[in-house]
Amino acid sequence: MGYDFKEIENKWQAYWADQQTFKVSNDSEKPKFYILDMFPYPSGAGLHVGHPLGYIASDIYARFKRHKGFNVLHPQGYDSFGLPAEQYAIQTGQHPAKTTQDNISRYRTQLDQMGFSFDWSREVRTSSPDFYKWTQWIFLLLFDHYYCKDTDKALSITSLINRFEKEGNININAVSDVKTESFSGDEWLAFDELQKQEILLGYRLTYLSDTEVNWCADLGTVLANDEIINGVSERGGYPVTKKKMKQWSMRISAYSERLLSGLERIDWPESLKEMQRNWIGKSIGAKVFFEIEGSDKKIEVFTTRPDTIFGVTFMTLAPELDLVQEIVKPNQEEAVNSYIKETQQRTQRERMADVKNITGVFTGAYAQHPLTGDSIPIWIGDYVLADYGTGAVMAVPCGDQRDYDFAKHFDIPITNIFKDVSIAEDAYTDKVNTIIDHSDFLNGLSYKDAMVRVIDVLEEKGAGAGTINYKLRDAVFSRQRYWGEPIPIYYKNGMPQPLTLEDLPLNLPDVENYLPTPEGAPPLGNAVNWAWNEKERKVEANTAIDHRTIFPLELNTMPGWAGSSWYFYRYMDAQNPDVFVGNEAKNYWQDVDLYLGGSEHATGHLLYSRFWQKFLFDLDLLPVEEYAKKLINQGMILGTSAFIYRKPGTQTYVSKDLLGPEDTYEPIRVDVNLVNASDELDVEGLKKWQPQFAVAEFEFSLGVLKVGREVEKMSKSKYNVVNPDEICEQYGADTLRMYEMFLGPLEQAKPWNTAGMSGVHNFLRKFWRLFYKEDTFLVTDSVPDKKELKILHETIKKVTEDIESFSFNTCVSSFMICVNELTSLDCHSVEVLKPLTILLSPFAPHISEELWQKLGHTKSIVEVPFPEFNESFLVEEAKNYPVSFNGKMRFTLSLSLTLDKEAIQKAVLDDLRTQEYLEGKAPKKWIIVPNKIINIVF
RNA sequence: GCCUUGGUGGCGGAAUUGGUAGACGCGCUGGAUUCAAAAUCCAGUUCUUUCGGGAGUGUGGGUUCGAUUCCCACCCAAGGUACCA
Repeated sequence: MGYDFKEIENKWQAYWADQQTFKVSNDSEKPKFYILDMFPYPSGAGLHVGHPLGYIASDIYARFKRHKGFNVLHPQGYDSFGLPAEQYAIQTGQHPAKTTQDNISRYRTQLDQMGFSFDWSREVRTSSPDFYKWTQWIFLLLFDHYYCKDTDKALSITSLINRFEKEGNININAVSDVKTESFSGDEWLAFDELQKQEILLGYRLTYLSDTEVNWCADLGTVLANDEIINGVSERGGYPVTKKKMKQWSMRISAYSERLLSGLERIDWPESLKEMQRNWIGKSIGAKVFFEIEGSDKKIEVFTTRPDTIFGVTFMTLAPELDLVQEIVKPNQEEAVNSYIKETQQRTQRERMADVKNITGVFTGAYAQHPLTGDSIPIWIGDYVLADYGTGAVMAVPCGDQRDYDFAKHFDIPITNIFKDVSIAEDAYTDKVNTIIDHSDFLNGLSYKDAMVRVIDVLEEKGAGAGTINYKLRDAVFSRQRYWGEPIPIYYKNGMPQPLTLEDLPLNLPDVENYLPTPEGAPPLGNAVNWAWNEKERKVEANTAIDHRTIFPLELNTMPGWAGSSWYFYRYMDAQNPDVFVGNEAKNYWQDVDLYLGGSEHATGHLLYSRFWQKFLFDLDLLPVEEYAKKLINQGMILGTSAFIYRKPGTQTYVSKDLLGPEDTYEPIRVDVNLVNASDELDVEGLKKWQPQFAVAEFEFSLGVLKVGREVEKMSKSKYNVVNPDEICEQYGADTLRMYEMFLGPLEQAKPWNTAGMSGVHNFLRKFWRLFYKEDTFLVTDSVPDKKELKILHETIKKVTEDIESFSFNTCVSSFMICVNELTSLDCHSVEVLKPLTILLSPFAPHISEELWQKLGHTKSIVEVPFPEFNESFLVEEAKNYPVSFNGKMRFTLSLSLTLDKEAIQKAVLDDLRTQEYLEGKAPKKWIIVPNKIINIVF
């Protein structure tokens, strides 16, 4: 018979489902442990082999923790709002809810097939009204709070209004973008309702503002940078321009400092924390005001090097700044406008990536140096970004490389303000060794002293102040899409009005057409029933809008990151209809002990969710300020895309190996499932795959068409997705699970490669044969001998360490070695196989019932205690060895115990390096015997 | 460009604190078994060699008795770069 994985896996999966083995309660004597996976977006391509990598690892760890006696919460759900479902709806007219449901069903089948120990009774879906009701509620909370810098937390807008009424805004220290002058309490009371609301909007943690977006007029929609290629839309190739639009934003910047300092307290990968730190981008410096000559306007700049202020020889503004239009001199207007037009066609990423081409235009205007009074020419240049700092820089070419290059390119004078330093070739950017020169009162000072001094002087003159700047920008929260959470807001006299919790959920309306309206309004503009009856608190038809009781509802929806910013709390109490998470549940589970997911979320989801967490913590709605104690990034499993090469202007495709080095044939992606292991393309399959290939011509090499290969992210649009289904079918889930762990280190990205699958499968068959010969059950009650126990305990120790350090790949290897050794011993003892089976159970939990009976466990796998490694066993053994310098002895486990003691002693003493050490010639800390038996540490 | 990660045989990778580089698996070669095949088992497998040895962890330097490991510079690949998820 052999290892019949299908029978075994089906049987146990049915058993788990039937017994609800993995259902977990919110109330237990055991210590809690919450293991969270980043939930998948259910895409139309199905689950690919990359998804399970993290799930398998977390599942092993969850099972391990259960064996160790923890009450483990290990849930799963779906991040089910998103663009792909909407685009599919646009193409086919099918409702995204339908395709999403279909995809989820498929995902669930695939996940079950792989034998995960999720508690499905806690499943969440971000697109379900029961769930997004609470996402909308959190939006309303954000709308109803502002950030108070004095208490350093979010406070209610009501408390802000109370203070306005008493004392105006003079003493308010809050994060806001209010431009109004200060007002007194009486003045506040005199404002009309509209004015009040406008002011309050400038304080709310979610607020409306004009934001620059990529606008594609032909598609009538806003595009992500991702969807733009060479300045035109990816879909259709239409031109894209920058446009300002009223958008909801989240005041995440209010939390910059706390998001930064919170990183100190969590056990996340250092690299990821570093990414977040850089993204938040705290820099200490000063703001400086420059008067514009012949204008009452000022230019505010932020600089990290106020000490170099005497080196300023020009200023540069970001081209998209409104100020540019106000100051530009008539004779430069044409040049400036055509330059602005040019930069509007480039994405920000292109602008940042392109440092070789220095571009810019003189505005004709001059600013006045705040300390010397000199005239300083004002330029615009696209190396200055509008949304960092103030969108304007004071250019100090001697101390900043980009300013230097700009000055050289446009022949702007460069003043050297550094003592004994040449700037003939490059700017001098070193801070530490700087001595300031040619700088009036700063002469002779170091960078540090000059900073302090110059800020003092600027503050005295009212021309600037010391300040801290963060690169982190407020997060745009509006999407002109259909398939997202509706924003629970309606508009009265043009001002946004919030719904209340009782009004929620505000259900997503049905629409005929998922595209923007002909007027360019978001798809919700197509909805017939999309107006708010203020009196009756319900949705009405648009035709009923009368602007007294029935008002238009918000047409934008929320972005993908809204639901994913808090879903992990919903798992704790997924069915609760009254609150987003019940007190009992959140007090018991508190937070996530281990979070597993990809590092591609480092500056997206993982930052936004920390922001919401801190906000909800401020409101006493959540028990902790950081929701995930420990985070591990599983590396992405990359796809190996396949390319064929088209001769320019023809329909002829050429085999890869016929390409000359100079040929610039156009590479075109083809489905990897059409390519075999030798990179040969199934041409007949290709012709059927997409219609344009049916008529194509091919140039073969020795009768085959070779494809080119490239490793990149696995995605449907790159046709490089590999599904796990076939692998489960052919080899079984355990093989897939073990193989994914064996593939390489968990945290490292690696390309998918099916080649080694058979090795792992053979191992599982070998493991099965430890218990069975043909169909005869071999396991006996005989007492294990010392050798067997040694193998067992070494393996337990190694495997425990490997699992705890998430080195699953070496863990699998250890198992393989162990089983190989046991095979050679012809070992059949229950005492040895029992713990081994439990150890292996994360990978192969589906051993036959007969064995489980023999092992004395018939009820539930999860209750089997994990055997503790008996350390004294090895320690006792170690004492027998006479080789001990006055240092610590460390064993290389698998070898040391099997070798002859005298031989070891002799080998150590005979070793040349030992001799050198004893004679004092080798002063170093390490000595090792030649055959790697013992390391002796001094 | 910037931020982050990685680069070791034909391939995936191992080397836990600076100490025999290549564990384990795939692939390949030879053998046993078989009418034959599959499966299984055994042996070999970094390259090179005049069989003494020599070279070798992306490239070039450095520190060290000793470097895959630490330091500096560079090259290449992947992820992110704010509306993909």
